[in-house]
Amino acid sequence: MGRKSKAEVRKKEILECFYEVLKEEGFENASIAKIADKMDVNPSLLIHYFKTKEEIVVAFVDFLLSRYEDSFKGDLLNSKTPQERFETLINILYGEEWFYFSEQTVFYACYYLSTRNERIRERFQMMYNRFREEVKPFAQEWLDTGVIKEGTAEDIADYLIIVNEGLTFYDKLMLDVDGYKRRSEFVRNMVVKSLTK
Amino acid sequence: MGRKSKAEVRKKEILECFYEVLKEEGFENASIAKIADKMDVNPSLLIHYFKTKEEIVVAFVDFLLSRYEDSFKGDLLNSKTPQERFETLINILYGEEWFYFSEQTVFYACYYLSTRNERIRERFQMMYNRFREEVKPFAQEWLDTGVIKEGTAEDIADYLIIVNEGLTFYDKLMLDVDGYKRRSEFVRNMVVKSLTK
Amino acid sequence: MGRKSKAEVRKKEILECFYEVLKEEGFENASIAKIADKMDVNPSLLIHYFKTKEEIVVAFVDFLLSRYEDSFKGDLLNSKTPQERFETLINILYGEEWFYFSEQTVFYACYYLSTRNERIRERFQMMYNRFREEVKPFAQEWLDTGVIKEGTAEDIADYLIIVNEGLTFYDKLMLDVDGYKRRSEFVRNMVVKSLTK
Amino acid sequence: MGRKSKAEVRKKEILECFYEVLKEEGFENASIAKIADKMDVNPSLLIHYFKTKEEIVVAFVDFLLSRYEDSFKGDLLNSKTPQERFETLINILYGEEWFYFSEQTVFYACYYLSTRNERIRERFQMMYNRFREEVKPFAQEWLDTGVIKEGTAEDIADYLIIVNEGLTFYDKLMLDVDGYKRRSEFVRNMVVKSLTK
DNA sequence: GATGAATGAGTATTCATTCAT
DNA sequence: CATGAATGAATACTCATTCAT
Repeated sequence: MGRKSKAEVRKKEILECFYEVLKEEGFENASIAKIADKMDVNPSLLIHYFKTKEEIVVAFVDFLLSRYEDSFKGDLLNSKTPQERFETLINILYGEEWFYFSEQTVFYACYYLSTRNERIRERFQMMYNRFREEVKPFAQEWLDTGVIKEGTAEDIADYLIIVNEGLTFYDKLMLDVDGYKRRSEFVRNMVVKSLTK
Repeated sequence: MGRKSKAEVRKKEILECFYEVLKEEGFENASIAKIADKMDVNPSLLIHYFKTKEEIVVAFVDFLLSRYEDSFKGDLLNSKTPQERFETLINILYGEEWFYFSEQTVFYACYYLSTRNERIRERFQMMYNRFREEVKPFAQEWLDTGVIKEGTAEDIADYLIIVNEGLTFYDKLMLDVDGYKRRSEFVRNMVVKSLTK
Repeated sequence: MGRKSKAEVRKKEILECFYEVLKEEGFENASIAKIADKMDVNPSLLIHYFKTKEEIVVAFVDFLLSRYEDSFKGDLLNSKTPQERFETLINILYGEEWFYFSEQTVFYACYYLSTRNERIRERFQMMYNRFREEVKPFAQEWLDTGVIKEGTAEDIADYLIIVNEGLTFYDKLMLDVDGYKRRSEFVRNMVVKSLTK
Repeated sequence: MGRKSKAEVRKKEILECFYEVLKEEGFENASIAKIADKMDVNPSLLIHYFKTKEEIVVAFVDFLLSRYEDSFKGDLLNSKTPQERFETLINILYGEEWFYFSEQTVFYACYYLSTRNERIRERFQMMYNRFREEVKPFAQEWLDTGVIKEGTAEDIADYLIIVNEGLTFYDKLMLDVDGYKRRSEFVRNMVVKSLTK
C-alpha cells in the first residue's frame, strides 16, 4: 500500500470544489473555470485529470451518491430485536434528521442530470439498488418474524424508499418546518400501519 | 393606435417551443437562440416579449404546471359515491396513466430550478397548494362517510401527494415498466390499507 | 402666431430627456430606448420625430450649446463704465459661478463628438464664433478707452475664451474646490495684468 | 512550467490596436471584436489578457497618457540659462509642434471618460500632477533668478498648463491653422508678459 | 401622433477545450 | 504536474431602425 497518488488527491479536491460551486452558483452556472478559480489552479489542470467536463460531472455524481451510502447500516445493527431494527429504520427514513441531512439543490440537479445522461442514470439506479439490497435482508427478517405482515422483501424495500423520496421531494419544496413535522409523523404512522397491521 | 396585440399568442408559442427545446436539448442547453430558431424568428423578438430569460423561464414554469392541474377533477365528479371517488383518485395517482402522462426531464429540470429561484419555488408551492385544496373537500367527505378512518383532510391530501411524487420520482429513474407495475400496485395497496383500515 | 406645434413640444421634451440620460448613464450608454423609457413612450416615436439617432444627437448639441449663450450679456450691459464692464466679464469667466454652472460630463461628451462629426463641430464653432462676436465690440471699446493696452478685439476675445476653457478643463478634472479658488484667482490676475499693463 | 509569457508583448499590441480603432472608428464604435479583428485574433484572447473591457480602457488611458510625458524635459535641460529654459518651455507649450503632436479625438475621448470613471480620472490627475511637479523646480528657479516676478512655483506651473490646455482645446475645435498661429502668438505674448513684467 | 411587431447586426463575456512549453 | 496562449462557438441581451396598424 503506497501513498495515495497525487492524481487521486487532486481529483477528490476537484470534486469537492465542484460541490461548493454547485451549491453557490447552481448547476447552470458551474463551470470548469469556476472550480479552477476556487482551487486557485489553472482550468486546463482539471481537463488534465478528467479529459472532459462530462467526466467531471459523472465522477461527481459518484462522489455525491457515495455520501448517501452506509448512512444507516451501523444504526440498524446496533438495534437488538427485529422490531427495534424496524423502528430504527422507520425513524431514520421519516425522522427529522433526514430532512436536514441532504443538500437539496445539488442532489436534485444531479437527479435531473440522470434524466439526460445514461451514465448518470445508471449511477442513481445503482445507488438505489444497493440501498434496496441492503434493506432486503432486514425486510425478510421482518416478514419471517411477523413484524411485517405483507409483501415481499423487495416490495417492502422499494416502498420504504419511495415514500421517503416523496416526503423529501415535497418538503424540500415546501420548506416549512412545522408542516414537515406534521407530515412526516402522519406518513410514518401510515407506513407503519400499512406494513404491520 | 398601435398594432393589434399578438402578444398572448406569441408568448404561448414561445413557451411551447421552449418546452420542445427543453425536451430535446435539456435545460442546460436551452437558449433563447434555439427557441428562436425553432420559431424561425429573431432571438431579439423573444426579448421583446419577455424582457429577460428569467422571465421566460418563470412564465414557462407557470405554463408547465398549469398542465398538471384539473387533470383529475372531472373524473372525480363523474364518480357517484364517496367510495367510488376514493377509488378513482387512487387509480389516477397510482395507476399507469400517471406514469406515462408526466414529462420526466422537463418537470424535474423545473423542480431543480425551484431550489435556486424563489419565484419558481413559489409557483411549485402554489400548484401543490391548489392540488391539496382541491383534494381536501373530498378527503373530508371520506372521513365523514367512514371511507377513511384516520387523519385530517390536510394530512390525507398531503399524504396522497407525497406517495405519488415518491412513486413518480423513483420510477422515472428506474425506467422499468414491469417494476413500475409491481411497485405501483404494492404502493396503492399500502396507501389504501393505511387509510381505510 | 399659433400655438407651438405638438412636434416642437415633443422634440424639446426628447432633448431634455436625452440630457438626463446622458448625465445619468453617460454618452456611451445613452440609447433611444432609454430616452423613450424615461418619457414613458415608445422608442419608435423618437424615430418618428428625428429620423435617425444622429439627428437627435445633432439637435441635442444645438440644444445644449444654446444654454451657454446669453449667459453674460445682460450682466455686461448693467455695468456702466468700460472699466466696470471689463471687470464684470473677467469675474464671469474666472469666477466661481462658472465652475458650478457647466455640466462637465455632458459638455465634454459633446465636445468629443465634435471631433468625429462635422455637423457637430460646426455647431461648436458657431457657438464660439457667436461668443467672440459678442465680446468683440466690448473689446474694441476697452481698447479705445485704454482699459486694454494691447492686441486686436479678435485676439482679446479669443484669449479670454481660451483661458476660460483651459481653466474649466483643468478644474473639472481636478475636482478640488480649494485648488480651483487658488488657480482661478491667479489666472484672473494674470489675464488682467497681461491685458491692462 | 507554463508557456513563456507573452503577456506584456500582447498587451501592448492590444493597446496599440485599440488606439488605431479609436482613431478610425471613434470611442463609441470601438469594440473588443474590432480590436481582435485588427490583430487577426479571437476576441476572447483580449479577455484572456484583460478580464474586462473596462480594464482595457483603463490600461489604454495609462498607455496614452504615458506618451505625453517626458516630451519636454530633455529640451529644457539642453538650455543653459534660466531665461533660455523659460523661453524653451514657452515655445514648447505655445508653439506649433504641440498643435500637431497631440491626437485630438483619442485624447478627448479619454478626457470624457475621466468624467465618468474614477480610475481614469485618477490617471489624468496623476499625469497633470507629474507634469506640474516637473515644472515646479524650474518655476522656482525662475522666481529665484527674477525671470518671473510673481506667484508661487505651483501657481505658475498650473497657469502654464491651463493656458496650454485652453489653447489646444480651442484650436483643435477650430481646425484653422492661420488662426492658430495668430492666437498662439498672442497667447504666448500674454503669458510671458503676465509672468515677467 | 403613437404603438407594438419584427429584424439583423452588434455587444461583452463565458465556455470547454487544445496545445506548446 | 502545471501553466498560459489561443480558439471558436455560444451566451443573453441591446441597439437603431422599419413597417403595419
